[in-house]
Amino acid sequence: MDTSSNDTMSSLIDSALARLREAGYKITNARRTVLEVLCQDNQHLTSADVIEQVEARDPAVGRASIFRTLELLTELAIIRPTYLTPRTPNYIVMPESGHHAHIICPQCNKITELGDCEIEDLIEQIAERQGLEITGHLLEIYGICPDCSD
Amino acid sequence: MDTSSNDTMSSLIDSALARLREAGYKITNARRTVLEVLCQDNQHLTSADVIEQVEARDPAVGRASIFRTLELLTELAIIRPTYLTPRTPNYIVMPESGHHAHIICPQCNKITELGDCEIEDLIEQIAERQGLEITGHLLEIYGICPDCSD
DNA sequence: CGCCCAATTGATACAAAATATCATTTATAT
DNA sequence: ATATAAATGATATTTTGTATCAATTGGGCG
Repeated sequence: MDTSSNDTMSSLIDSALARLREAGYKITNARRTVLEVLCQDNQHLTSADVIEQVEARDPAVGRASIFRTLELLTELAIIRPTYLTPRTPNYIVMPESGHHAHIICPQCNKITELGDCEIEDLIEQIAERQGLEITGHLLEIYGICPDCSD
Repeated sequence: MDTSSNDTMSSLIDSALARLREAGYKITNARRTVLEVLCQDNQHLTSADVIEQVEARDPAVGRASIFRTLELLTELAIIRPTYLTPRTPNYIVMPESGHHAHIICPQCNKITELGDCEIEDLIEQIAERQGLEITGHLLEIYGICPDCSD
């Protein structure tokens, strides 16, 4: 049995909860449940997805709290909305480093995550040149995947 | 008087209109008006912004057509929704190359556009390694700007 | 140029998504 | 354990986006 992805998931949650607490916010049932849903390996959830899955885990959690939590987590850069589909944000959980990169196939919408990549050095250079203190980045590459290019 | 930004703007519009036509769509008043608004130098407009500004230019253009146009332009990758603010897409016009990069200061939300940058070579490499045909990319760097870091 | 006709539009009605309000509950520091 | 400010869930409401459909229009063709 493969526990590595669960380990990754739980450490992601732990890190996220720690960041929440450090920022002075309480760890509530609603917030923990939303984070549990977001940290599952099926990432890139829309708000509707999150509502549905939170509902399944704990029907007592209200809609409003889910939206409030998404907003708070975004503000703290713990999650980041992305735009795979027009007009419906998909949320991803950002690692503590604040760096994330993925490839999207515009035909089939398949997402390939790019773990740590060489982009980071380049970004450091840009940041230095512009005189800013970087806190993270999001890189989206649009590319027709092998399956779709046949 | 500085006309360069107007030149850039009108060529952006021209290129966008050409891409529309090439894809087999008609150049209509609604579509042209939406593109005019989007191509102004104050980029990163929300749909509400677009509706407001289109309304100001030509009250005859209907809400539904504005949404339809935003959807069509997104589908054709002529514009791209981004998520600078939680849950409200901001639209940017993509150049024909399909490459775009900007820096956002999470404190003041100031956006610094990065013209052509060195990222592109690196992206080509990644694309080749993954065996995909890239059509563009969007890079967002989050960084505290000099004004905010004082 | 002026006709044709599918594509597109605008108006209206409708559905879905997000937000404000507020009395009640809960997490946490002490 | 208790006090208390933060956070919640339920409800009502607003905002945002979509479906429908008769009327209009852009652009190719003669």
